[in-house]
Amino acid sequence: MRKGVLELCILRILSKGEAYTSDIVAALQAVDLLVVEGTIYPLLTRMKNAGTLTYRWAESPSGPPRKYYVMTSEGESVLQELESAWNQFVDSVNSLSKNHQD
Amino acid sequence: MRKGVLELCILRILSKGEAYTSDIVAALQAVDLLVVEGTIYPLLTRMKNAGTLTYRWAESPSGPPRKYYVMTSEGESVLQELESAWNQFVDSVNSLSKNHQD
DNA sequence: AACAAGTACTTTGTTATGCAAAGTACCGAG
DNA sequence: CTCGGTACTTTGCATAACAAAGTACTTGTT
Repeated sequence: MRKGVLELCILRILSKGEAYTSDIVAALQAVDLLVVEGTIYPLLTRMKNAGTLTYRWAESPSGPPRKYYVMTSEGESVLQELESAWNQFVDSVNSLSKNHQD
Repeated sequence: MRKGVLELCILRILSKGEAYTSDIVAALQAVDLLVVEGTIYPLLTRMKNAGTLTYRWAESPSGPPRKYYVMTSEGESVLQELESAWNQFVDSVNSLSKNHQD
């Protein structure tokens, strides 16, 4: 039943353009989806290993360099799959609403 | 980010009337939310211990007696909370859709 | 030059959820 | 009385998300 919702969120964010971790966390927080570093860093690494996304190093105005993540073309098809899985899941749950049948 | 979606599903099903485990599993399967016994029995027990629901024993037409689960009044307020948490969660994820802002 | 502070990435351990699978128990049929 | 089916229970496992500590780079201060 597990569905990669967080993964979907990240891909949706990256579909608007590259971003580094703090950008992603900020975008999630902006819609009240609070996620902490300990969750997102390992997930980004997993997604990179899966070929869903890649990254480039970029200098920071102050501080250590950042990893800017970009979706790969493979990531785009993963995004499509997650989109439809998500929509179907939401429909399923909502179809259980009271007096939907009966 | 954890959300008790399965718990919400069960409460939605029970809000239509009492049911025993096989009824619940069947209702979930009917909307393509496949759940197995090993998942649902422990969850029902947890919910009973939490006071969200209770059960009564009832004879079976054939086989051992069944536990028919019923929502408690406490369960109804839990249902309300899960409903709004679910709706808010869906809205949050969907508000990340491409060109929603930007 | 050394050190403190801030930012960014990494790693490790814990908890909870859902799954798989084996186990226990009750009932009716032969 | 034992076999098959139904129902409930228990145990162990995999994984996701979280918490928290750790490493490292860069800038500013002394």
